[in-house]
Amino acid sequence: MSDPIRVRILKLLEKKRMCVCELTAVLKIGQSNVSHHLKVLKEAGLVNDKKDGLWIDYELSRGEYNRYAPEILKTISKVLNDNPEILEDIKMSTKADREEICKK
Amino acid sequence: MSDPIRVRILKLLEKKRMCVCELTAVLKIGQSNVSHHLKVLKEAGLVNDKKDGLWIDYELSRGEYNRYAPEILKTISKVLNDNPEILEDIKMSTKADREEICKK
DNA sequence: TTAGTATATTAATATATGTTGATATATTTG
DNA sequence: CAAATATATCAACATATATTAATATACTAA
Repeated sequence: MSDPIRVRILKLLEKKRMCVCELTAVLKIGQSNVSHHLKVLKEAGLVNDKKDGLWIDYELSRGEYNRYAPEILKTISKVLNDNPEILEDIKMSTKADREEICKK
Repeated sequence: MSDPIRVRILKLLEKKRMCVCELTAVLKIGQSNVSHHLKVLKEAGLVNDKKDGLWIDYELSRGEYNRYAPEILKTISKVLNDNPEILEDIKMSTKADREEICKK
């Protein structure tokens, strides 16, 4: 949570679960970088992953591995909701169609 | 908030306002290190300082400079309350008498 | 004013963290 | 099985951050 990209990821996952290639497209950073931040968030018990065929969806955790996760995520949800960058990310993510984005 | 020492400081300030030399004694780290972390917390709008003669007391902010501070600090207050290191810090801080600690 | 104390600042260094590009591992489809 | 796609991992590098010791500043009291 101490990294801006991780905050952006959490704010996106608030809206819906997303796979790595969707996040890569929305955040406009390298895929390995996205994977790295997702790993950090997963190790912190703030997100879970879930296989869906070739895709791996990430979603907010409900505290299975970190008892403080619900409290922390609730705070995240109350914060930055009028931040331009966050708003832009969310706009992008609602437009973005996984079928189109992912697949070269 | 992404640093363990800063979390320890916030948990201590939850209980009472403290000056730099008290914090230095309780945390058992160098005074310049304490000052540095307090500066980070102050710039983040999570703590305020207040002169008391030669001492400078630090206390939790009430959101004067960061509108999210109350929300964030509320979360901090709900977290780590049974953590051994935090408990030990608080024990030390209640024992510690400023008049004794500070002054060589 | 001088001496002593508390705190902040600085510069040097050490350590941790983020980023990138290349490669490896799965999974699906033909 | 081979080809294509999604994701993870790794190594190299860049950048940021924490730590320490030394020094500067500010306040207090004699």
